[in-house]
Amino acid sequence: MRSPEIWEARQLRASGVLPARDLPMYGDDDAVEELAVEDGREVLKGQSLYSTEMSPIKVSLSRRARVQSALTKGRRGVLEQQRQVKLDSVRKDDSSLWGDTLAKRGERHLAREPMLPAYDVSEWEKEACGKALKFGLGSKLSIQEQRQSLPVYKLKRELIQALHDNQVIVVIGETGSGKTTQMTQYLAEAGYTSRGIIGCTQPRRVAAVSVARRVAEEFGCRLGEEVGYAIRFEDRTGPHTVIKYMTDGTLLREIMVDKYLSHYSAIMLDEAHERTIHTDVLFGLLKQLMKRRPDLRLIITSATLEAEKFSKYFFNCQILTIPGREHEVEVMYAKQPESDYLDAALITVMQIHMTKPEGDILLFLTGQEEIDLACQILYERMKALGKGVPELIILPVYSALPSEMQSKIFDPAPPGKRKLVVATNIAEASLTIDGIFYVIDPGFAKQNVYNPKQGLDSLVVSPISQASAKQRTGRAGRTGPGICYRLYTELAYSNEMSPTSIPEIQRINLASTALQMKAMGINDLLSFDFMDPPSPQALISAMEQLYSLGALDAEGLLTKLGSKMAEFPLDPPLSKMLLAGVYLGCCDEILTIISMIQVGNIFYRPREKQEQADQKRAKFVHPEGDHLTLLAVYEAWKANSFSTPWCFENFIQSRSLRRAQDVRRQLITILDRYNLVIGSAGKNFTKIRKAIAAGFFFHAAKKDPQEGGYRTILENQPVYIHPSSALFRHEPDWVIYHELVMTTKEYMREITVIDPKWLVEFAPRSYKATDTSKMSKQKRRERIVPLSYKNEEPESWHLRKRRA
DNA sequence: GAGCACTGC
Repeated sequence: MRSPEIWEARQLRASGVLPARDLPMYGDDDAVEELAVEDGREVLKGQSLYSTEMSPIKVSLSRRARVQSALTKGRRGVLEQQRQVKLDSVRKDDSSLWGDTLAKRGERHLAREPMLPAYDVSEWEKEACGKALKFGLGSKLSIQEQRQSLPVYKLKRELIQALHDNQVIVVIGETGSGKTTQMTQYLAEAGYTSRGIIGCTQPRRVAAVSVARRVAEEFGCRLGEEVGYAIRFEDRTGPHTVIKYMTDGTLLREIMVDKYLSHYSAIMLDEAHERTIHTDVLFGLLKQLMKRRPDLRLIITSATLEAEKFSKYFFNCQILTIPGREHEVEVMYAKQPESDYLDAALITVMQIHMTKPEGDILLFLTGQEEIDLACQILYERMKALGKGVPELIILPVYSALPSEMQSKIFDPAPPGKRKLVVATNIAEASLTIDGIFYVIDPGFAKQNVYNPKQGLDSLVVSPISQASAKQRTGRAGRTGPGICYRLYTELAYSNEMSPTSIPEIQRINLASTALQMKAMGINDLLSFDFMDPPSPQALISAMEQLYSLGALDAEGLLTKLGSKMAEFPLDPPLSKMLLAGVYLGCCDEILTIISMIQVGNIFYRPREKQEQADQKRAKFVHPEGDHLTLLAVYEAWKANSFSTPWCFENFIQSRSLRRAQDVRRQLITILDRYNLVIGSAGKNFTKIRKAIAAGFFFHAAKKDPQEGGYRTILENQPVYIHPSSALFRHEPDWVIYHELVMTTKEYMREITVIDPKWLVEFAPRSYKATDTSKMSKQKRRERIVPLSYKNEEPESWHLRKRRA
């Protein structure tokens, strides 16, 4: 974005801090003004700053200096004004994005006509949408002034000095201190870009994108020029990029290709206290790398609690603390435990709104449905109160909402009105909202819990940790003193909530991570220097899974198949299934199935129109299971030219299909890179089912005639067909499932009919057929038993031998 | 006949 700071970027380049390159410059001062005016139009046209019709004219440095001085002295006011104009047009631009969404909603309105399903937009939703548009501009400060007003600015010199003297530093700073946006720029200014680029990781995609966008604006460049970002499906960096924001998963992929990270001069692991599995693996890899690359600089940022631990791990490095901007927050606890936290939360909202003076409210809930419900109830209650009550603008935030909509929560409420943001953890973790005075924390959050023994993921609502409660509380004190209402008792806080949450690496299935590490040449996973090592059992069971898939050999070393599998951003069973698809000549279909499974939520089933939705869905049902049903949906969408209205008609989530298309494309580029053939099975569905079995054989289950339902082959665990499955009520004898979900029972989801002899064919390391010479053909098919290699020689012995 | 989704490559 064009602002006076673009000159700063140019100065940096001129002084050699940034790589020298030809810059578009304009002949005289008038042209500069013209450009700025042009600028406003450019934003509307969506054209690039550097590719206007005006041809670039190179000028000497002294000329630049003159132009700059003219700008800073005389034209500043004009430019500032024009920046406002431009911001206005950006807003308009935003609103057109928003308008897009509204247009789609309009389509939904049309869809109310007979024949087409209606997508209802509730009254409060419309209300929230309409209101958000009218919010005014944010801060009136110039970008430079804003940058200098950030708490981190006071520490600029110290930070640069510390990094000059040390290879690694830990920086403590709360969200909003400016660490994420400023520190990369300080490094650039200090000359680190002369010998490499500066990378900064974020745990979430939205954070990486929005931070990069902000920094590009401050830096005075277009996104993708000096400042860019890289996330899955999107690489907006270019040859001139010197500051690169990315997700931690992206950096992990990069380090697989180049273990020295040779084009980086500095890395900042931001929000490291979140302890994602990617960050944790990066910790270990970077710690090793520091010895080999003495020139590389590493900054770990953290919330207060974990800083000491990080420092200790990284050679007892220096800890710097960014002074907080935070104000005092009064914490109120519930006097007695609340049985219905949602109700309690809503009452609290109304109490604050009716009795407290100004100040926005932030309410944390656990999921989309709960948020929608809460918003609706509040809207009704507000309406019932009628006029004369100050207005409450209700803004729901959850990940399924388009990011443009989510960004509305940053806008300040108009004078005399109050804003209520109802969000899940995403607001806590990746977004910063100014102006919040009141935080309501029932607290709870949904967490994905993995049970390694059963290989079962379950999503449970559980109390949050004390650390995240503190973070939530902090949100109330960003612009002034605030109040945090905790809807649990003080006793519950100290007795029932753990101090910190368990790092991901100790909670989830490690097969994918183990494969990646093996592919990087790390053979001895058990003695890898993890900050918090996962249990040996978890690592061994991950390696056993990889062994049974054929990704590791009996020595625990990576096989050729394994190294190919590691190339794909997929869980090992899925990559195996994909490569089996290549081998069996049905890769085209497998690609589709994998992409559809990955994105989930394909079918739309609103409560009021369940029957209609089910009827539409029945058209796609394939008798051999859910995988082939998903394939049928995608093929039908493709046959209808990937049409969105077609999705609406058929109760299909178009967003999910488009994302599946993205995943599919990405997988194809990887297949192409390795010259793997993408063949089609045509109508030979058996091939497809075989490929699925080749990846998911350990998720095999057999009908249990005594008990009803099924039993898994490997663990003999009772499981059931999920009611949403194409095979519900069909009950074939042998099936494999994609995953188990634990709700009222243990349900298998995404199920396909198989022939049990495929298990032996594709998974000889897991299954064997018993002696069948004396049995009938029918009986023979049934006698497939798990080969319990955990207790048998020689396979288990080799794997276990490595346990030091 | 069940729902419930926080994130990443």
